[in-house]
Amino acid sequence: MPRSKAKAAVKKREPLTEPVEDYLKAIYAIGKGSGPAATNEIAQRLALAPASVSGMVRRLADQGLLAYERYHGVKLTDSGRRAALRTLRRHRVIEAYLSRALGYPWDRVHDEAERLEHAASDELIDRMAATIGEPIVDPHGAPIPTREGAVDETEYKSLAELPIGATGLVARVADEDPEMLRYLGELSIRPGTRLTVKARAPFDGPITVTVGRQQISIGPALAAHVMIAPARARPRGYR
Amino acid sequence: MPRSKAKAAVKKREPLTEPVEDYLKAIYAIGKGSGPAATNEIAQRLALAPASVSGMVRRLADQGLLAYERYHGVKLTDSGRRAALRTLRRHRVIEAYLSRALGYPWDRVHDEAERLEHAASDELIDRMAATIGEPIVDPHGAPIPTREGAVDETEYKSLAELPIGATGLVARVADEDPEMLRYLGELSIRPGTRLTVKARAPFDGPITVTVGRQQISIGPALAAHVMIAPARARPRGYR
DNA sequence: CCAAAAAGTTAGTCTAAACTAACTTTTGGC
DNA sequence: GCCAAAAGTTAGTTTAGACTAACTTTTTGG
Repeated sequence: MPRSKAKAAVKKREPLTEPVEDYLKAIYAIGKGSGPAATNEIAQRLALAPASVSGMVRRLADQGLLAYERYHGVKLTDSGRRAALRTLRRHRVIEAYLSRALGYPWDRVHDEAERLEHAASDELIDRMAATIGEPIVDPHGAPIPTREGAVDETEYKSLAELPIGATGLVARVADEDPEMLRYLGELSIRPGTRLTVKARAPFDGPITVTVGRQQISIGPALAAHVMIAPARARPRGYR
Repeated sequence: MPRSKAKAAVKKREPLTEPVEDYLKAIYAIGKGSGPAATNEIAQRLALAPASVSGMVRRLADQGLLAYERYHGVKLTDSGRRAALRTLRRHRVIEAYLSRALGYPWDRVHDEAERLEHAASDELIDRMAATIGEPIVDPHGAPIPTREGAVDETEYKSLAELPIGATGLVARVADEDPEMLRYLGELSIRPGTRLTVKARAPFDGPITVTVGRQQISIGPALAAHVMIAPARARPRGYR
């Protein structure tokens, strides 16, 4: 049986296509690195039909990037996770670079990075990172995986869960919606901002916080995306 | 006949795919902007089979980007030329940026730009250009089209055509081969270098030039890619 | 000026990645 | 513990862009 098509269990280093990188990133995000991801949720994140996901997921499992059990969702294999983290590093280094070196506002870095992450070489990513001083978080406070694939997995509480009287530093904004980011920017809520919870209206009502000497009121949906590090602990460095 | 497939004569602004941008760039390069391009030559530049080019060229003509006459090659239409120049601007701005802002050596900017040019937004290109001071040539001396699509079309003589005794400045190196660029770099031959032709061996033999107080000998094939501006006229600015 | 070479085209396949429609499996509420 | 809803899958199409093989048109050199 010479030159068979070679079952391809762990094919050797063919570069991943753009859609494949997007799937892996989505699965990583859903499972927080290790958990399982449901077909429908992948489909929703990528704005695809569930049937398309079933198809792709099978191919990725054949390539050894996913562990797949029909009707029960997928998990990343080690090799899949490595690939996902590589893309995530690219994405976040690019975001940080756009922001620090090219003056991009934080609400516009995501979309640009989304396209560039597939085209940039490892050399470019490394040069960008070096040029801005090896950043460890992106402009939204998300941790940048190292070249070796290590990520800070610290989990923060959201502003929505903070008790009255608590003071903390904004560690991260867990959403990329430009409208939301622009609004938070106007309120001076961004990584590094110190704030104190003054009041919480009942029935899931608005949360009142002080930022500097300003007092502002934030809806719970928004607050859920603002991740807070306890005041003394101080979150990972940004600039 | 409601909702017909719409002959699509001049379809409205769907963004061009990566292969389409590559075809237009190749056709522009072959025809120097306005001349005709032969199917085989396009195929060779893009490393594709001629049959693939026939197919694509027909689609591009349908979209109004090319004027195509079967068996007689293609020309860019105005809209095709505009698209080609837009891609060319992106490519060269990226090259210049990689070189000046990120310390890329000139032999490695081309390949990186080749991929990034399809992914970068207009905003990114403009920010890059602004950050390095609106460059007008790339690291090889090639002119960067303006945002409006104007290009400097000055034609230079190659070093291979220069008479003995002539002095000039290197305006441009008309090749992207990394090996060649690295070799020229070692000889200090790059845009801006002043040199003087001292001798030319007969029968297409090597050309002897002085660069600074060094004397070097260059084969005619290489010399043909080194484009020279007459000493006094001085070529377009590089850094 | 005409025949062989060169250039170009058509026809038919292939692949990745999407889709819709129809079917199957799992889950969760009573 | 059953059955409807939710979740997931299969089957069959579609699209862009590539390919090879076979054919046609143009060019060129004797």
